[in-house]
Amino acid sequence: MKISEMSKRSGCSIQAIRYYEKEGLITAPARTEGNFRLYGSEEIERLSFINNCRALDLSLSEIKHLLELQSLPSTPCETVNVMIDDHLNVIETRLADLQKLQSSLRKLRPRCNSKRSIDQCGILEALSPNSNHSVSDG
Amino acid sequence: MKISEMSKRSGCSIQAIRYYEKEGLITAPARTEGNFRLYGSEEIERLSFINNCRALDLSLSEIKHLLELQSLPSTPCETVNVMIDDHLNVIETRLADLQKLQSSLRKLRPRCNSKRSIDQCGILEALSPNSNHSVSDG
DNA sequence: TTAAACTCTATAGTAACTATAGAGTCAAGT
DNA sequence: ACTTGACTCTATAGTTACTATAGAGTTTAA
Ligand SMILES: [Zn+2]
Ligand SMILES: [Zn+2]
Ligand SMILES: [Zn+2]
Ligand SMILES: [Zn+2]
Repeated sequence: MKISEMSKRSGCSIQAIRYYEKEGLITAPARTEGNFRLYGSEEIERLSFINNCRALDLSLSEIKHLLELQSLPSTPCETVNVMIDDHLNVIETRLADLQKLQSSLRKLRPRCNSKRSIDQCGILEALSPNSNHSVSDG
Repeated sequence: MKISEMSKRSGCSIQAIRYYEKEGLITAPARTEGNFRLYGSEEIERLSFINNCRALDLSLSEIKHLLELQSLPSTPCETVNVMIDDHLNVIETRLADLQKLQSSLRKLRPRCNSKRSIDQCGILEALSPNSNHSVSDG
């Protein structure tokens, strides 16, 4: 199978597949005489695995680590579990930050209605320093 | 005042200030004989404004637009209000995506406890294709 | 006068790709 | 045999908003 079929079957874009190869997440496949990449059906699994991990926003370096672990089947898997815990923490921190942002924006928005001029815009006023309606205020 | 004091007063890093100048968000200031940037106290306002906008995660291009509008004081401000609405929508979309991620990760995590080997890791199994415990399931 | 602290420009790096250019390959139809 | 279209190749630039660094010059204080 050539790269475009592999792309469809694994869910990874063609460029992503080539990129993963360059980054060492998958090994370079055989080539046709014309230098086209040629994959066997085994490789679908690995690329699909990568794709699943990306869907959880695991970084390529984390995924690489997981792939390395998979080649050591009898190792204890605690590293994996810890990685997911850590990753979840990162996501939750990001989530908390975004929620603060959302809250700030929701407070900011009603400072202005649609019928003012720029120099009377309550939003711009709140964004300006020396304002007692600061963005970061409770 | 030289750049490091401006940095402290505005909350922008020195590199960020130079970057904003290069990107045209602030105009190039006067220079000393020795070629050091020299700012007056007026410029604090503009940089603080930029900093406040960045705290809301507005992009530099959005901020640039806001700064341009500020030089047209009698224009209607609806553009500003719409920008905040749009930006809030972007943030809320991102938030919803992150919440899905969080939920997936929270479901994934308890598939494995600490005492298994890699080839029996419930997390790795769920991340693998052909698994009936897929990451994207319910 | 020399050392510390500051500033300058220019450049590389960040993450994970996407998009593009320019060239070659392959299969089908005429 | 020839051409067309679809596919693939490599290499490179672009994305965002900076941070970090190198190597050089400036300023200030001891
Ligand atoms: Zn992570
Ligand atoms: Zn307004
Ligand atoms: Zn925005
Ligand atoms: Zn496990």
